[in-house]
Amino acid sequence: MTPATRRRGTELEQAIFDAVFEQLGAVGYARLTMEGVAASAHTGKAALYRRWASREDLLRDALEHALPAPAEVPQHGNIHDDLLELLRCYRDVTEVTKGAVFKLLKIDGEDGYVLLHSVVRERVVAPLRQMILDALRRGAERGDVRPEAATRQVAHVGPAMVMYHCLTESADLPDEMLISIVDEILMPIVTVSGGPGRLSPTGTGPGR
Amino acid sequence: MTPATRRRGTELEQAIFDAVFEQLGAVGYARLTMEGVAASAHTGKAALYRRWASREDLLRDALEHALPAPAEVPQHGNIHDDLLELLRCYRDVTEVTKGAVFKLLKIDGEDGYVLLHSVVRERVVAPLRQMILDALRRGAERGDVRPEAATRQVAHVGPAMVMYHCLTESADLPDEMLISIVDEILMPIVTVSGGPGRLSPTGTGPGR
DNA sequence: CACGGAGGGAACGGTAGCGTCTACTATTTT
DNA sequence: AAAATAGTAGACGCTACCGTTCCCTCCGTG
Repeated sequence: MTPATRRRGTELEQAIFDAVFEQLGAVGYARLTMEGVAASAHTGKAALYRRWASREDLLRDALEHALPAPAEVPQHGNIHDDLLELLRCYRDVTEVTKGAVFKLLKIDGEDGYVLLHSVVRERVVAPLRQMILDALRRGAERGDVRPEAATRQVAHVGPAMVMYHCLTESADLPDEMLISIVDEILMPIVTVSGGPGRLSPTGTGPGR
Repeated sequence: MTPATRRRGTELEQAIFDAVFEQLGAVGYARLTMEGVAASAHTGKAALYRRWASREDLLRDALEHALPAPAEVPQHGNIHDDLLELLRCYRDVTEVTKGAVFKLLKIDGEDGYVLLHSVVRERVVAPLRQMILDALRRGAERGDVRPEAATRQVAHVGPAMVMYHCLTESADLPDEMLISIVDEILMPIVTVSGGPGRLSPTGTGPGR
């Protein structure tokens, strides 16, 4: 029995989606072409155009396909570990999409991004913010998070730091970086009292 | 005496640089072309190619020209106002370059991107970080900043929040947003004294 | 004044990529 | 088995843009 020589249906689509991210990594969004994706996927343009009317349609589907299902809010019972796990989820998303999460966020004038921008906002930015906010609120009820820190603005800090690091320093996000963000930045903001063994300030304890 | 009908030398270059940012705002980096810039500047392509070998060369010069000289570290005598002024400087830079600072940080791939990326890092990201770090260190000496907060990581928080806001919410950066970032995020991290009114800017700056 | 350099405008040949089409054929469906 | 679907490969006409060249003429300088 000879094995099939052609990929069909979802198998071919998976190869095409893989090629999208390979090309995003290799040439960036600005120079991503249908021809390049087709070549990387070892298929013809007609197979792409049979499914997608445009580059942006293809990108949107590739992105939707690559993004994981929404995660559950962690239940570690302490805010430090909850926040760390959420930032790890975020890191994983940026890695699986070859940094597309950041690069497809719209800047004025980049009209082609509109559709993609909203995908990233709805599937990445908003769910992550909501999960962080939920973790903060639960921490506030537990008593290890200051109630005033359970805000939308504070929920942005971790993701903002991750993005800034990736765009200005290195796409590499080792665990030590995530831990540093949680310890040095997030914990001083959110904790009622600094705990022992943490870098959070001890001088912010009771007495306020 | 009839006025000159042609722009020459630096006058023409200024018009070309203006056109670069106009086009960056209108069509984005991906679709920025020499023809588009020339048309926007109401000049011929030959005038561009006489000065710049490529689109990236032109962009680099336009950026270098638009970026302000490095500012001085503020001397307000309190960290709150120092940080606020530095974030305002950052906001001004993003505005004067029509968001180019962020757009160019997103570029990926080979060729000229490395050069543009490094211009933004060397002329915007690194100086701003240094100034924030200097302000934090001076605050630590003064006593209104806790010494453990005078770190590179903490110096990134403000700019990171500004960028995240621009990329995920709105390119508009009203003063209230900058104040909120300083009050709700930066002050809890950097201040030695907490207090029940920590999130309100009580007593942190004269004339507030 | 004359001269040279440069600005403005247009034309040019070339190319990458687009979107479409065709022919062949592998594979699934009937 | 035959028929239908879709994958593969290549060709095609078109467009935008590139980078260069040319011509005319403005403008600064000697």
